[in-house]
Amino acid sequence: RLRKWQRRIRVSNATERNLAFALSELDRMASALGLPRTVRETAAVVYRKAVDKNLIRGRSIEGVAAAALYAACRQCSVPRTLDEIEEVSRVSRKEIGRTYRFISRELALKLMPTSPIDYVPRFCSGLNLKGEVQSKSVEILRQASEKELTSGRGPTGVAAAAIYIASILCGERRTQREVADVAGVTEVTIRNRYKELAEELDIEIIL
Amino acid sequence: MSESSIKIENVVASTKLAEEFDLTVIESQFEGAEYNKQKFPGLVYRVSDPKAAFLVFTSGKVVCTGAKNVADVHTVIGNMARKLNSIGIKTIENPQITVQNIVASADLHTILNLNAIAIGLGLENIEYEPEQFPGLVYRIDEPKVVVLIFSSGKLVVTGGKSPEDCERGVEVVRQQLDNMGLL
DNA sequence: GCTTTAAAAAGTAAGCT
DNA sequence: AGCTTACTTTGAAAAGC
Repeated sequence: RLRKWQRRIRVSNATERNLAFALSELDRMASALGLPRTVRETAAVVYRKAVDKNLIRGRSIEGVAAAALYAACRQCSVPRTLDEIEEVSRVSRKEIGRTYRFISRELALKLMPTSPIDYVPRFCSGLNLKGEVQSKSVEILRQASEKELTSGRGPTGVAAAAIYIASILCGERRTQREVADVAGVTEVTIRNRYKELAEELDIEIIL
Repeated sequence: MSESSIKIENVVASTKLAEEFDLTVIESQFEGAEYNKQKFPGLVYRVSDPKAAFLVFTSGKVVCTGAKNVADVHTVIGNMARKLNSIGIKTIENPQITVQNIVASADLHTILNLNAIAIGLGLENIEYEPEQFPGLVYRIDEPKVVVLIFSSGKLVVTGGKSPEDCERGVEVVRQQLDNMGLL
């Protein structure tokens, strides 16, 4: 009856209002992170799928939006760390990680863990390092992976160490502090990783 | 066959020692007992002969954690009951003790490729986020345990109710990795 | 979901000398 | 650059918010 229709309209309004809010949140966060349109669109698709599967129940729109963006960055091979997503969202890293695990499982995203290689372009441009250094970094990371030097280590730390080494080998040296700052890790981590890489891959670093 | 040994690191058990407890009295009589009702409803008490920690509740129920084996759990709970008796608190005679969880460690003695294992076991069956934690999380249905797999080959098994659950969990992992040629 | 307990694994982090 | 302490993850129970 008329009442039923009013209710549907009300629900519909609320649903549309929530979706609009979620999409604006995705846009706001994506802009803050300087992400390309394709990633925002991917995140929107993930969010809509989550809505269609009623995965929002018991969860905040902000949390699901942040998790969707985190997932989208990984799907597009331009990963952001949970810390970076947390900085532009108003949800805790713990909540984002928990929601990501949930939607990742429910939507069967089947994402491989983030590869250190995917961080190379962004970190290198942040350090004004050219393509040659990027190529060298990727080469080092491929060897590192083959020699089992990346399992269990933080992808950003390994990527940072490879870039640090590559910058020196290419005569474009960046300090551990500079690399650490763009990668969001400590100098200690870069030191630990680069010593291991240099030793196991027989790379001589002349400082 | 000695390489399949696991080391039990922690045993958690629960029991009921009385119908009710006045935690304020216990706190004043037991050296080192901590009790802040607003912080946590249970009284915390640590013992050292076999090392363990107790959480004592007003309902008379008790949680014992930190013991290194199942036998120690019974020993420390028995000691706890005698300690309570010594300050004039009556306790239930043969309390039913339930082991709720056992944490154990093991070693496969091989460096592991966690990415390969993630694919081999199936991305939908595992959780592996090296950005967050270095171990790969693998949940097994039978026995119902959770195994943390590290690139060093070391394992942590938890969630089991008996040492056998933990041992079987390790064997399941060893066999699956072996079948996939990842050992 | 949180609070509190204990313990291992390995990586990363922070504070201090 | 070390060393120490501490936090990340997993599991379970307890009583109450």
